[in-house]
This record gives sequence, structure tokens and C-alpha cells, in this order.
Amino acid sequence: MSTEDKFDALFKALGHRARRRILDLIKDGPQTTGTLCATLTDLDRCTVMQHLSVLEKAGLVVVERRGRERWNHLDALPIHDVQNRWIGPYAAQAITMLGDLERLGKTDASLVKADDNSET
Amino acid sequence: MSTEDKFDALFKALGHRARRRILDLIKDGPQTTGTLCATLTDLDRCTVMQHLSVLEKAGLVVVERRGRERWNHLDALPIHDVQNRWIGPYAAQAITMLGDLERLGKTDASLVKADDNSET
DNA sequence: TTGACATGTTATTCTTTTATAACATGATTG
DNA sequence: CAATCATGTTATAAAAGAATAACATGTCAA
Repeated sequence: MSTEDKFDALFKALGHRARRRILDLIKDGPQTTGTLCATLTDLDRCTVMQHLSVLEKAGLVVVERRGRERWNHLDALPIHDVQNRWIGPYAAQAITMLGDLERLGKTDASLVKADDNSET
Repeated sequence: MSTEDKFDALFKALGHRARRRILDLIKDGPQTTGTLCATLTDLDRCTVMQHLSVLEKAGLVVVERRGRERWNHLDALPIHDVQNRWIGPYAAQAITMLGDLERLGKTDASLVKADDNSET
């Protein structure tokens, strides 16, 4: 797999809220598939497993098998690579082109403030 | 659009290499759609425009219309939000769970070194 | 004002994802 | 060892994404 393939897999894995939710759930410690399914009541068990497999292919989840249980561990290292190649450099860029965009009437001072769910 | 919708749009926009290529192309200054198409010879003009519209909806591209030209500007501010909500916190996590994963035999010391295109 | 040019729009096709169902396996516990 | 439980596998339908074609619009420059 090329580096570009890896970034494809990573961004795509992060591109679904259910998968981001899973990451948040295992952030503070691994969980079994069963526990995850019990939490994600809006999703079918099969759907959760499919999402886990997408996360696993992206390298964000590492599986540890214990008896008949499957413990899903977070591996945040790939996110480090995203940081180095994409986020860091572009975050820097965000500053240098501020004036440029303001001239275009884009006054949006960035979007995330709180976790509001009510806008357009 | 909720915050989650915005992250969906952002990660999905970043999840295609053609769009990441476009971002890199306009990183150091805006380009017209025509110029971009001339560079991205492997893509149809319509495809490039579709990608631009995905980037625009994600807030990563801001359009300035000048006569019959369309200048595509990069707006890296949304990436800032990705950094704050996802990358930063998870990059921190990457350190605390290192030992945990090493016990699972995951020795992969992160993936991106150079832009090799030859592995599995 | 007319022809060339840069871009836009709509529709269509093909592929990939997402969600679910039905069935299968392998471990645990009484 | 037999029933139960946690997880896996395969197949299928619905939805979303990607690539292209054909046609449309608005601008510039002679």
C-alpha cells in the first residue's frame, strides 16, 4: 500500500461519524465488540463490525483476541502521520492566508466553537 | 449543518487523493479551474469541478469569480478545527498507549517515512 | 456583435459504502 | 458434552461517490 493509499484509508475511516464515535469510545481503553454494540444501539451489530474492520484496515484499531472475546484497542499513531503531513502544514497556512480570504468576504472565524447541532 | 456534519464533509473531502492534490496545488496561491485542469491531466475537467465542489462544501476551497475565470482559494481554517477536535487529542493519546499496543505485538513505529509507493 | 473561451449544469453510468439478514464457528459454563 | 454466548462470514439491497458526456451560459476581445 502506498502512502497515499494509507491516507485515503485514514481519512475515509475518519469520514463517518459512527467510526469517530467508536474511536472516542475506545480512547480511554479497549472494549469488546459486544460492549461497543451495546452502546451503539442505533447500529446493527454487523454494521458495527464492518465499521471496526474499516478502522482496522486504516490501522486505527488493533484487535486483541481473548477467548471468545475481541478487544478493540485504539492505535492513534496513524493520526500522528496525518498531523505531520496534512494538519500541521495546513494549519500554518491558515494563518498566512487570513487576509487574502477576508478580502473575499469570508468572515467565518472558523467553525467549531461548541457542539451545537442546530445550524443550517 | 451540525458539527458532526462538518467533520463528515471535511474528512470525506480529504479522503480522496485527487482532492488532496488540488489542495496542495492551491496551497501557495489560488488557481483558476482551467489551470488546475491543465495540471491534472489524468482527470476529466468535469471530475475536477466535482472535486472542487466537494472541497467547497467542506469549506476548504473559497471561490472568487473574476470575469469568466474562477479562482480557487485554499481555506485551511477548517483544518484547524480538525486539529483541535481530533488530531491533537488523539496524538496525545498515541503516546500514553504505546506500551499497551506493544504488548500486542504491534511494532509498527508509525507509517509515513518517505513517499514510497512499493509496499504491500 | 460575434466567435472563441472559461466555466457551469444536468443526466447517466459504474463503483464503492453502508446497513441488514441469515447462517456458521468456536469458546465457556453448567 | 450440550446449551449458550461472543464473534465471524457471506450475500444482498439501498445509498452515496466518482467519472464522463452533452449541452448551456456568460465574458472577453477583435
